[in-house]
Amino acid sequence: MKQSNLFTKTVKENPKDEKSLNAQLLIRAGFVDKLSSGVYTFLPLGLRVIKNIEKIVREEMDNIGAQEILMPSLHPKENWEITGRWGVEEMFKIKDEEMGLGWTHEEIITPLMKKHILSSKDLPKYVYQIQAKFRNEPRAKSGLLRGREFIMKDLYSFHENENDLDDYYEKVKKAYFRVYERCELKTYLTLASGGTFSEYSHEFQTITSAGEDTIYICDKCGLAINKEIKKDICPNCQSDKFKEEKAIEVGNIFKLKTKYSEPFQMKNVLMGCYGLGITRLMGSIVEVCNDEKGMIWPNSIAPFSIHLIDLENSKKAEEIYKILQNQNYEVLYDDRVEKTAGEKFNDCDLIGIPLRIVVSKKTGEDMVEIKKRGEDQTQLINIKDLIKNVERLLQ
RNA sequence: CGGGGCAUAGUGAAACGGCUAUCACGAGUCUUUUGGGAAGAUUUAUUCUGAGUUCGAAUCUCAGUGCCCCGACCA
Repeated sequence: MKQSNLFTKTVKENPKDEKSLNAQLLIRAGFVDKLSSGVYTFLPLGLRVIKNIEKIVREEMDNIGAQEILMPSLHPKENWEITGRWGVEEMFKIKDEEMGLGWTHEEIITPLMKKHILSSKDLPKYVYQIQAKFRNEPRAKSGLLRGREFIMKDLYSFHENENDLDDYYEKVKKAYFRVYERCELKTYLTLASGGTFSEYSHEFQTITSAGEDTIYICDKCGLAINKEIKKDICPNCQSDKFKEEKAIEVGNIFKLKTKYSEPFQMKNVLMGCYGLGITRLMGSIVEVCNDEKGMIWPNSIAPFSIHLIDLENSKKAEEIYKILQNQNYEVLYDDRVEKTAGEKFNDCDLIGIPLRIVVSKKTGEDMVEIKKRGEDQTQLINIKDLIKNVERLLQ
C-alpha cells in the first residue's frame, strides 16, 4: 500500500483523554479512533492487525476440529431468562427490554446445538465464532484492554462424558499457547476461580504493569495463580516460592459442565467454553512491545512486514516496491513527496513495522539501507541481494 | 456504583472576574527545502450544554453531559 493513499494521519501529541500506553500509541499512529469510552473504530492499519490475529486464531481453532459459525449480537430476553442471567448488569438492553446485546453466547449456542445434537452419537462437537461482544462495563478503561464493545473469539464444546471434556480442554489449552507463541506474546497458564461448577478455570496471563490482575508465578514450575484464589503452595509442584506480578488476562477457559446444558434441557451433555479477546490481545501486545518512539510489532501480526521509505522520489523505490510485492511481501510504501526525512522516520518508528528499507541519494545507485525496528544497526545491501536479506531478517 | 480530576481551534497547551481569547504543531495556498518532525508569507474559534451571580464570565455558582484516574465489580 502506498502511504500517500492511506487516509489516516499520525499525530505528534498524545491524546489528552487517554492515559494508557496502548491507546496513546494506537491513536497517534492511526490504528484506532475512539468513539466513546471503551468503544473504538479500527482504522486500516489497526484492522490489518486484527485480521492477522484472527487468522492465527482461526487456524489454531480449525486445527483442533472446531467449526466456525457467526451468532447474532441481538439476543431475545427469553433465552436469558432460562438461565437466570437477564438481570446481569453488564448486559446492554434494548429499550423495550425484550432484546439485549450479547456479552457472551451460552444462551444462544446451547439451544442452537440442541437442534443438531440429537443423541450421544452426535457428540462431541466444537463450535466457535469471532464476533463483537458488548458489555456495559461500570468502568471501561485502559484503551483496548477493557472496552464496552470488543472483538472476542468464543469456542464452545459439547461432550458425552467428563473424560472427553477433559481431553478436549487440554487440546484447547495447547492451541491457546500456540496462538500466543505465534503472536510472540509470553503468557502464563494461571489458575483462577472456576465459579460454582469447577474447581479451577485457567487463564492465560501476560505480564504488564497495565494489567488489572495480580498473579503469583511459581519459581519452580512456572504455573501462575491468580490472587483471587491465593494459595500458599503450588498445586502443581508443591513449591512455596512465588513471584508477584501485575498481568492482563488474554484468554480464559472454563469447564461449564452442565451449567447451561441443563437449563436448556440438553440432557447428559457436558460443555466447555473458551474465550480469547482479540482486541485485548492487540492492546496487550502494544503494552509489551514498544519503545520510546512507538510500537514494535511481531512480524506475524504486523500490519505490514516492510516499511519502504523513499527519500528521493525515485523510480528506484517504485521498482523495489514492485520487486517486494512480486515476492508477496506486504509493504507499506512511503511515497509521500511533501514529507521530510525526519517525519518519515518518526512515522515509521511510531507505526512499528518490523523491517525498514530506505531508498535515498545517500544509499547510492544499486544499494538500499535495511534495518529492523527496535534495533539501531542499519546495513547497506545490494538490490540484487534484497530478497535474500529480507527473508533472513524477517525470520 | 463510591471517590478524585478534567472539558478552550483539527491536535496539544495558555489566559488575575476586565483590552480584539494567546501560543505551538497540524491542515489549506504560494515560494524555498529533504537522512531524524526545515524556513518565510497567508488562512484556520458558538471557550462542552443549559441556567444563575455580575456593569462585565473561558474564569465564580448550580444542574446536565462527556472523558480520564483510584476503588468496588468483572460467567
